[in-house]
Amino acid sequence: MRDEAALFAALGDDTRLGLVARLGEGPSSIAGLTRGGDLTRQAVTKHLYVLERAGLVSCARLGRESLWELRRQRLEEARAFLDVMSQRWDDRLERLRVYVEDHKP
Amino acid sequence: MRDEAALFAALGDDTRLGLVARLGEGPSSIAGLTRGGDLTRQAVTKHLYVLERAGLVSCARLGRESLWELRRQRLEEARAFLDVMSQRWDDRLERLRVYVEDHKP
DNA sequence: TAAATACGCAACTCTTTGGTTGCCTTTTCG
DNA sequence: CGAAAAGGCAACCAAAGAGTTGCGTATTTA
Repeated sequence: MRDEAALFAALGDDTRLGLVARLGEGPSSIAGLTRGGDLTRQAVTKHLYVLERAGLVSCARLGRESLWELRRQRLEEARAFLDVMSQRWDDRLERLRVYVEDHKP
Repeated sequence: MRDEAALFAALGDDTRLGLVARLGEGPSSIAGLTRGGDLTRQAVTKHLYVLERAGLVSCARLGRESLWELRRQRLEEARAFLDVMSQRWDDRLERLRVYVEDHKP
């Protein structure tokens, strides 16, 4: 899977998007992220691993708990990709011209 | 599924991301999108429906072919979401301060 | 030291999903 | 008109994913 797709796939889940949002407030442990929600600790852990594989979060063990934090750089990369796609779509008239050109009889 | 998650989920697939990229160059028919790739027409169709449900593309029937095009607005929404997440993560020191504050003995 | 807390690992279930094949309708064009 | 091109619909399959339970290991803390 290409890099950006993995990134978006990691973000494309309610639970994980919620975790990203919570980690956006600051680092947290697994137990901390589990509290309040209606998920199992293991479910949360799995989602964190998915986010980690996508490069969106990182983990540091601190005593008996592991602190997870968001990696801002990766979010920027996703944003940059959307920028390119969006800009390419910028000039609608130009696109239309090209399209009509290509379909001339 | 919340709106943004569906958006990212739609983008979180190699094939679909490829389709988005190709549609970024301009509108295209299903047969056009199928040509060149190694996918079945039906596979392409299914992916287009996924993108459509996410609001990323729209379709207009033209004669015997259906022209699909990218919806720029939706890309912007995804980008805006990432902006918020990223900005929230902006001040690392402030976050650290809050975290230490919360964990005071 | 013993209980409680935080976490890792593994097996299992159930649903989603990416992809296929087969067949049928509509439109274009020689 | 008749063949070919574009596409819709439905059934089917294999793999991935989300979530759970159960059990074992470290680390605090009373």
